[in-house]
Amino acid sequence: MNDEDNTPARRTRRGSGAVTLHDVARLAGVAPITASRALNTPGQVSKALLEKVNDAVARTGYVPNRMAGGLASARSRLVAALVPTISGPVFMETVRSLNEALAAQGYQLMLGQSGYADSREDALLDAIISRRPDGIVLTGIMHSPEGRKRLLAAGIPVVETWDLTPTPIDMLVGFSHVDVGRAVVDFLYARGRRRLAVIAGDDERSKRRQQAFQAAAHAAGLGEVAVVIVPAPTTLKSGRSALLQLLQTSPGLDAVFCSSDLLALGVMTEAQWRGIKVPEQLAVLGFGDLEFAADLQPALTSVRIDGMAIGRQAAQFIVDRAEGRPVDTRVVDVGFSIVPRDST
Amino acid sequence: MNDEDNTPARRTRRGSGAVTLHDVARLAGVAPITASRALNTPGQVSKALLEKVNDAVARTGYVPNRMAGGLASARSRLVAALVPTISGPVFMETVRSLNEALAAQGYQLMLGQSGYADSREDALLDAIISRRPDGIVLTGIMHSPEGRKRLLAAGIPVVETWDLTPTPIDMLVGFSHVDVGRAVVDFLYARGRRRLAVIAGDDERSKRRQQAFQAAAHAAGLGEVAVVIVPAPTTLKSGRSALLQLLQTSPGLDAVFCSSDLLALGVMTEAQWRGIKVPEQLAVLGFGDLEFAADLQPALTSVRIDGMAIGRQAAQFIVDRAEGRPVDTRVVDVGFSIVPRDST
DNA sequence: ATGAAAGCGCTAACAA
DNA sequence: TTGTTAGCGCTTTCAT
Repeated sequence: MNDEDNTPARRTRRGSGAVTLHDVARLAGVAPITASRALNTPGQVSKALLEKVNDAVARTGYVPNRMAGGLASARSRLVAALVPTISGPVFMETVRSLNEALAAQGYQLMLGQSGYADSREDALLDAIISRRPDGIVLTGIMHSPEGRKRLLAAGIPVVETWDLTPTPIDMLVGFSHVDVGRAVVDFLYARGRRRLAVIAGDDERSKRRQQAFQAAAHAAGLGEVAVVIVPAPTTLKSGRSALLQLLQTSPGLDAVFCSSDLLALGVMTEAQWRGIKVPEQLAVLGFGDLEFAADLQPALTSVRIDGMAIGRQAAQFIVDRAEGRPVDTRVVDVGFSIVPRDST
Repeated sequence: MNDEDNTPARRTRRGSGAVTLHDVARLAGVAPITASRALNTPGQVSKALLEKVNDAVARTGYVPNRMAGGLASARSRLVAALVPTISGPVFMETVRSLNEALAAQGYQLMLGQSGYADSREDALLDAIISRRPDGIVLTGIMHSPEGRKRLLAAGIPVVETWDLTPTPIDMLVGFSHVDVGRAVVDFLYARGRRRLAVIAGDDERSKRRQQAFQAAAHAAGLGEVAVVIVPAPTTLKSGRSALLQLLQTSPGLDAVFCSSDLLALGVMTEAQWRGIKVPEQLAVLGFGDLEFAADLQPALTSVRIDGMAIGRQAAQFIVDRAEGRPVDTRVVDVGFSIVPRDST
């Protein structure tokens, strides 16, 4: 019966039971907002106060509730990344460096798997938008008009990656797959290869490289380019069987461009098994330059993409935007390089 | 001045500007809570009302704000996964199936990278706890007392995975690394191998397998087991150089157990390069049974872990707990199997 | 440098 | 079946 207990039928709604900023503030003998400032903008607060609050935090084991903070400030410090498949090695470097760069600046990464096929993508987008992330990183370009519309409507900064397009939704960091296809033809041509083949995953970017490859080979006056399309995600196994298929349909090949290093490893494995000498009889070129490429026997020539740089730049874009820093550029082309090794 | 607007100094605080449940409710001509029910528990509202609300949602493009929902309901529908490294292939299957199982039930996955070394882990834990996830999945066991304390204090359901321990924090789904080490010795012994070696990553679980392997070999009356420890994460390259080292220090080996398939591929690559016949002269056994293992030449014998089952079970544990379903078990041993192939 | 008031967008608790 | 009220835990705005 201490005081003012004439409240009418008190509604109780106990929260999570966790320590709140209120508890910390009470223990420190200050107002909640002051405790908040001590934690978020320590420069604005007197030294003595800072100490009291930090002490109270340590004693209570307080961990802020960022759902509440995000709701109040309209800044979630959450970033979403959409990848075609979580277990594929290709984008993992990007996701890792993205995560590291974000974590270092107090942002948390959410992962969404879109699948190589664009089914169900709308539901995934809604699930992500409903968290109000401060940014969304797409591996690849968003093509579906519905998806673009939803992203635009949500007003969330978007970074498309691993590709270039003249019509990005917002920001873009990638490279030209068409240029890759061309460059690989040049590379092989310069090394005397004339009977070229491609093994490509059936995802959109691989096919773009493959088509550019064919066009460039044609332009160079080379004969028909043999093509095998394999389902994405690509595997060692599909590399093996694709080579088999090529050997049957187009004997006399002297070079194969594979749309992934795993595919290339499959080709090399099958070639070796059949007694086909790499590179003497057959040059093999991969894509992605995964860590193992350099250490294969023979070492695999591969198209190197700096996936870490892509992740870092994407993080930079989003954090800059979230912190309200002015942006000079919205598009970064990280390029690519062909790392020549023994397989060609 | 102008008129009798005696509202006391209206404080304005415009939100994100996005469509809110209020807007939807107003458009549908109902109370906000009713719109909320139409969306979350459609079974509780009349058919006509449901239609009106859905219509309003479609017309406004409303996407719920789950930060607000989570704050109000103390259920974030967010799950955090901690992995030692994002680009490692081993846990990716688990993360993928975890994500798929969670997404199917309306939960979102957050990723955190703990690193194989336990530095900075506390900060990461706080970052995660501050989001108030409905569950935390650890790949591996949480050993640091400080980490255990924080997790316990947070009161968030925890699933430790990929290992067994008599003292789990909460829930557990894994298998015995000690049993793996023993089983591999039995397997090799039964195939007539007597001069055994191990190549192990320097992470805790690999070392546990390696030690059990050594102990079992000793118990079986085999001579000294040659051991090479390589830094985690393991690579093809370290497999190659580890074999080199073994050949120099312990010639006459007839079997190598590698703590990852990538390591095993490195061993096979180096062996082939040096003209050592696998399996005739040297049996090679991997761990993880990654997709490529079966398609190598020779096909790689490997310890198969059902990483997808681990992810699914972890998701099940957490969702059951979040939905308040009774839990019968807290520990699941998914076991393992040795898949015999040509390399042994 | 510190505090009071208000409200972010939603749902639990209590009516009717 | 639908509505009213009161917060969830934090930060913005405004005042001192």
